Amino acid sequence: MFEKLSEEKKTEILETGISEFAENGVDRANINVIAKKAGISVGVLYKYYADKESFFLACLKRSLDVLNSVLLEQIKSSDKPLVRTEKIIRAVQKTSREHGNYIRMYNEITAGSSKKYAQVLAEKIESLSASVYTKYIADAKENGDIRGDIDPRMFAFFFDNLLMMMQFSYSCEYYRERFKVFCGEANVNDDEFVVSQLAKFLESAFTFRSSDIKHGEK
Amino acid sequence: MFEKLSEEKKTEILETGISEFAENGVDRANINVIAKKAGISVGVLYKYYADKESFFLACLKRSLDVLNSVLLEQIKSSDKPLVRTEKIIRAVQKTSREHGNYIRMYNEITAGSSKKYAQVLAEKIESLSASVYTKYIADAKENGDIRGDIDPRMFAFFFDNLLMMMQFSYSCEYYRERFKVFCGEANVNDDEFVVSQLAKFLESAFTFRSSDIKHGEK
Amino acid sequence: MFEKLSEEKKTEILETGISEFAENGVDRANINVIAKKAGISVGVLYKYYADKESFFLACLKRSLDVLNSVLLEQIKSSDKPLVRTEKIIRAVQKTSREHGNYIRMYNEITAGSSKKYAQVLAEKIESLSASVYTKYIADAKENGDIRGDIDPRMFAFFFDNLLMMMQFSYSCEYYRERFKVFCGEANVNDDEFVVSQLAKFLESAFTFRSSDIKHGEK
Amino acid sequence: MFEKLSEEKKTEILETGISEFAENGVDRANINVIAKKAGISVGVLYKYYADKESFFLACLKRSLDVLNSVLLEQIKSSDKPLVRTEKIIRAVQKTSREHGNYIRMYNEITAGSSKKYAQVLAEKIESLSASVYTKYIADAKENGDIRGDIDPRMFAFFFDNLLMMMQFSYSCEYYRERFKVFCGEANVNDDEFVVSQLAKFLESAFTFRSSDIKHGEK
DNA sequence: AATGAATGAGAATTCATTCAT
DNA sequence: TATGAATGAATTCTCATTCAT
Repeated sequence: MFEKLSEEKKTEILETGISEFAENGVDRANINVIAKKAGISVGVLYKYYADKESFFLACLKRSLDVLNSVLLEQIKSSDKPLVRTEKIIRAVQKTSREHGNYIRMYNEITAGSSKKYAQVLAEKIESLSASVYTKYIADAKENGDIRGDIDPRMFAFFFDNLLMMMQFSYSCEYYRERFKVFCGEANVNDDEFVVSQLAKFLESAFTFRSSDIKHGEK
Repeated sequence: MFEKLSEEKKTEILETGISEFAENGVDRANINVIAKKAGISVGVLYKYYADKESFFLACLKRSLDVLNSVLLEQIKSSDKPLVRTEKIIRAVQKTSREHGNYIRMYNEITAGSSKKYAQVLAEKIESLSASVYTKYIADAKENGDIRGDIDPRMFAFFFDNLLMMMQFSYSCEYYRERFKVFCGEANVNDDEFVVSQLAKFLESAFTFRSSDIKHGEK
Repeated sequence: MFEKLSEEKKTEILETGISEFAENGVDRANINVIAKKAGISVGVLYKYYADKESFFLACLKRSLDVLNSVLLEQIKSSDKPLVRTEKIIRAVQKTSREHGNYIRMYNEITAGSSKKYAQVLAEKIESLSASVYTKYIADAKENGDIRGDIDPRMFAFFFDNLLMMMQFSYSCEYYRERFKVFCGEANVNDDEFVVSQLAKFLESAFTFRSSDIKHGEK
Repeated sequence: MFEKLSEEKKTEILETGISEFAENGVDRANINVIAKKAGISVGVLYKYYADKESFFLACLKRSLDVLNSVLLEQIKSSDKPLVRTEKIIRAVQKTSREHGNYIRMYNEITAGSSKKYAQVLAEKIESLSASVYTKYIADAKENGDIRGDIDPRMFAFFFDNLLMMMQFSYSCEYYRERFKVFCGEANVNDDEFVVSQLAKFLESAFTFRSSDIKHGEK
């Protein structure tokens, strides 16, 4: 009984925290305000979490858990590479819309004030997508689906970089404005256009033909 | 005389601010500490800048001016695309090492607490590279150097996304740790390897052949 | 049934309170922690005691009751003065070891934050030993066992002062360290040495001979 | 210039702190109240002292410095033992009246919440009187002025215990009430009576004659 | 009656900003 | 004009006390 109530309350508190942290950043978010918005007293918040920092980390964890579960859904897919790529991009767009706060939380830890946790968090957060993407690329390389002279880890990194930037570009104020500066507001709002362009970019990146090497350097 | 002294002092103050902001984030950086480290009184700082925020923006401006001047250097180059790409990547690596603070400053504004300025800043900051990269790609497209079925603005965006992520990955704690998780510490430290891999990725992305279209969707 | 259970529980609660108050002082002791350690809910504690203060006073009362019962044991003795003195000193040593917490509780009320109750408490607490010691000394004076030119109440006071300081010196951190500074750790730990020295001091104090008056000032 | 102003301010702040700490104890004293009473802002207080604890220790240090300087005055005296003893007792009475707060501060550290510093403080605070009194007694023992079968350190300890209790009995609420319970209000207020009685007690304690040993045990 | 979750006033501490010198 | 001491609002966190279950 207690557990159930507590669980719901916890979720509500966390969501409020996520919202405030995502909105204002860790330092500007105010614990008293969060408590008030969550409809609880500060005392309760401090019963669950030792201090602001732990509370922030708990909010972050929740955000990443949700984002990861979305990622894991994609992984199940057994589509062809290109189809899967497009699905992933669409999932990124969808997630950004539905879970913007989670992505903004994620963006928060990349800033200077979270330096302290960089290593621990990076390992916790990035390991999954790193291994998943790396494996996909290694497999595709073996199948001959993508060029053979590449390092799967590096290409997985570039791939995730592009996806991560898309997430931020859809969710975080600054990145979104930058997106507009580069692509124009119309394009930013045309999801399918973005999907097709990014799919092309990625497809090309992965499937360079040796016969095309003449276009390369030298 | 005052003006001259002031100019030097201003630079010193800004650099100190940049260092502190980059290290601790906007909110945790302490104006009194910055003044002390810069060897001036807070009074002087508040003579030049209305408040912490304006000072931060001044520091940011300086950071971006330096980063932009580095970018402009690259632009002059008249190398072939691939050569130029590699040069740009090397420049990114060099800049990240030499001007990590500027890049960390840049990263700061992507976080929640700077939301307020997102639009103004994005326009100021991103316009240059957006237009430069877009033009390059448009030109290359016309020359037939890169595939014809792409939107230059979108591809410029993806291109800059990758470069931006590289900058952060070399300069910002979290991104650097993520870089290691994806690629391993050895690769992270092997600059030339990274150059070659990213160059391949980009080269491929841009030079997809129409004969390969069968791999595409539909 | 409730009453019986309650009595035992009460004792346990009080002992837990005494332990915490003695350890941390009234203000730093935490009612919630005490309740938890006593295995009850704070609600129960507040059923018995109106507030922290009353609870502290109840703990204090219990401490003093125990200490007084020890004192009363001594009083029964019909030994000669010096023997009795030595017995009392040994009792002080024993009590300090066995009931350090009670003594530390006693010490607590001498500090500034208990000012409020000073008068009431002093009367409750000190009356017994004051009257007992005063009577002893008055009797001894009449018997000619101790010098005749003294005020029994004053000498009882000095006597109790010395015993009280010994109690604190054996039980309370600061006094114990002071004890070491004055006497050295070896002496502090040599109970019988302390007994003999203090007995000598007291014996002398009480049995000054009129023939020695020449050594006194006028 | 700065130093001078600061020194005065510091003294004022310390005196206010001493007054509040002596009155309410460390934990109940309120830093904001102290600042207000001292006519400064909390900011200034925290410029001088890292936290409440350091501020308390600074107040304590000042108290002890004053008390020690009073003690050192006594030491200079070259009177005969008994005369000196009486002078010391009168000094204790005077100090208690004039510097009650300092003595109450001293009393504060004997309570549970200062446990942490017990050892360091005891060594700093008690060493002086311990060595001074011990030397006096050792000298007097060699001169044959006091009985030969005693340990000078122990007797110095008992002597200081009595003086310390007198200080507290004149300055601290609880001890003062206890003083009254033992001796009656009239005696408590009759300084010369107390002097004469305590002098007698001490004189006796120190000058026990060997011819009286028959009163001793065994 | 008993519980212990919840409350929220209160206290310590920080730091952007001001202003007397 | 420059200084940096002083300000005090704001924020985090604690814990005695209450009260719904």
